[in-house]
Amino acid sequence: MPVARPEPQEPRVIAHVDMDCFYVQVEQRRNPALRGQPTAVVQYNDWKGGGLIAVSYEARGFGVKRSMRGDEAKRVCPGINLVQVPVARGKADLNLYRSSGSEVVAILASKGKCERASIDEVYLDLTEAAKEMLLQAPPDSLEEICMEAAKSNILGLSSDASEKEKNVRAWLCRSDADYQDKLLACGAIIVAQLRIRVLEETQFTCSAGIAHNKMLAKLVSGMHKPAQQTVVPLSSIQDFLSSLPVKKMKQLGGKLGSSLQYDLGVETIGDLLSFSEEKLQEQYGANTGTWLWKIARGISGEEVEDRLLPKSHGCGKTFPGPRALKNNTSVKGWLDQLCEELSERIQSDLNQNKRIAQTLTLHARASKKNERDSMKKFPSKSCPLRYGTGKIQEDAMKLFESGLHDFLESQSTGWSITSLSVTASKIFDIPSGTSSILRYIKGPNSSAPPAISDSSSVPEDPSLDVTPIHEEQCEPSTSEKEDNNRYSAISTKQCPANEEKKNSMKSTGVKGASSILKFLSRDHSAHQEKRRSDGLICSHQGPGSSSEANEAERNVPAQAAVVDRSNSGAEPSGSSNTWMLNVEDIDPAVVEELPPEIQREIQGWIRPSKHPTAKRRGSTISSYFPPARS
DNA sequence: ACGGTTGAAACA
DNA sequence: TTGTTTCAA
Repeated sequence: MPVARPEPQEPRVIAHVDMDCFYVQVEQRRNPALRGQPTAVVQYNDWKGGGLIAVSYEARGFGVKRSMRGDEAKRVCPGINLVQVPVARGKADLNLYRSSGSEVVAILASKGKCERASIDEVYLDLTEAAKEMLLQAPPDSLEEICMEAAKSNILGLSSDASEKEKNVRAWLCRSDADYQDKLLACGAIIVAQLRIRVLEETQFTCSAGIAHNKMLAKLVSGMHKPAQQTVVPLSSIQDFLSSLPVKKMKQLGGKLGSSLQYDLGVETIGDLLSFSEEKLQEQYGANTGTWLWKIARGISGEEVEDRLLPKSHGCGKTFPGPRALKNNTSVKGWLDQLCEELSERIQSDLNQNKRIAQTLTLHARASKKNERDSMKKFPSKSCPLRYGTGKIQEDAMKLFESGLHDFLESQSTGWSITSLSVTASKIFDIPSGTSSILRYIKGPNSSAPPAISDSSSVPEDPSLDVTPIHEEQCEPSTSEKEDNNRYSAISTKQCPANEEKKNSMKSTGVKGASSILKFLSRDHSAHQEKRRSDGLICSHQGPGSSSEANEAERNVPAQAAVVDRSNSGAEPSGSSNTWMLNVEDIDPAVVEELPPEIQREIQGWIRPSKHPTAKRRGSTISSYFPPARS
């Protein structure tokens, strides 16, 4: 439930930016004929015309609502354009909207701390930018305020029809205002400029709220839509909140809000003021009680997080009614589809953002037939995430079977699955330059050329369990053939082997980066066709950050990865090499023969895994690399 | 036995 | 920690 955060004593300038019926705008940009038309985006349309997930303002004028069916929307608004969400692998594919959202984030992140709150919303902390403006170019000269800023809605400002814009200008440059309101005025101007940039560069309109905290900014961002912004001056807060229905407040739209109404008779946020903090704590616990007490007073200490990317990736699908899945085969089929998409998405995240996900989770909804109606829920299950589509599919199926086992409690006749989803979470940045093994591979000279060359070099071993990953930016999927070509491009020429410890490897034919990675991995003869996309990895770093004392025990990723960024300065984008190795595939016997420094690093990658591990081959260096013939 | 598909977060 | 639950859009 909600938790109160300590309130920063410094006044902040926070904005919440919300795209107007975003999916519709994305489709309108793709097909400009839809502009200005009543339009809605639906996903699927077999059943009752599909479900609406976004509705244009024109269509809203006809009474079309989200949560209507396509058929119903057509009845209410016969002229409506219904655009379908793209379908891939039998499921709705939202990647187009994700990437469109990223375009917006990239622009909005330019003026201060930026938090991606959802696919189409961000929070901005503009405090510094606003202070700067107040010092350098305060908005006290009337005409320099841009048109868009002058169209702001100022909460509590008398909105005399024709005089409105003039009043707003006056408010924005008031010289007798509170310092805090002056900051807000600067924030409003900055946000107006940002919104214009978004429109110019993406063709998307958005609305925004500007206030002293996230809660207030969020509350008003949608107050005047579309394509408008709203400011909450200090003096307007109490009046605004006092009449605000509790359900409008974020976090109070559900059960907690209902409880406030039915148990305490609280209809508006103002009504909350008559309850002491102690009383609220008694009702809802210390955390939620304090939170309620504070929000009633417009206090919210939540910080804007500096995060432009999502914290997890999920793929799911529901199988309603007659479409429910009733046997293992159909579950496997759908799970494979979901895992394919998930794999693609985390691979993109790795290549584009140098991030690696550590946990795979499976969720399902199921009903048991025949059994006396057990309301029991299908348990979610998770395990360390291994890169590679095949591995993810394999693991997801195991998680499903485990969940099903628990769900059925060993006695059952029939079951049916009404929803499936797989999620990749615990995503961490891959740090650069910290890997001793990379230095080892590349030699002491850090400016040495990368150990991976272009496709002109001869494939060393098609079954190699090493995957240098290159992906064009924004290229969501690549064909199998392309992959094969790309992944074979590993050079063995580059490793300067000038240290004594390397001699044993040298003498057994281990010369280059790919060889060392191969060298680390066991079982590289198996699963030839699957291994292609399996990962290699080198280098460590888990969540806890390196300064933690007992970091090796926890906080260690199931997968370690290393990015060789040595050539990323020269290449404009996405060209750095990412190598991955499933940690469980590292052969301990081989590790023993490496220098202690490297051994320590590799130990840091390893953590207990729930996965059944393939049987270890009794292995030595020479069993992998027979002495080079000459 | 459905607005579906995502996502974040707190809690046990 | 994993798994559950709530909330939101």
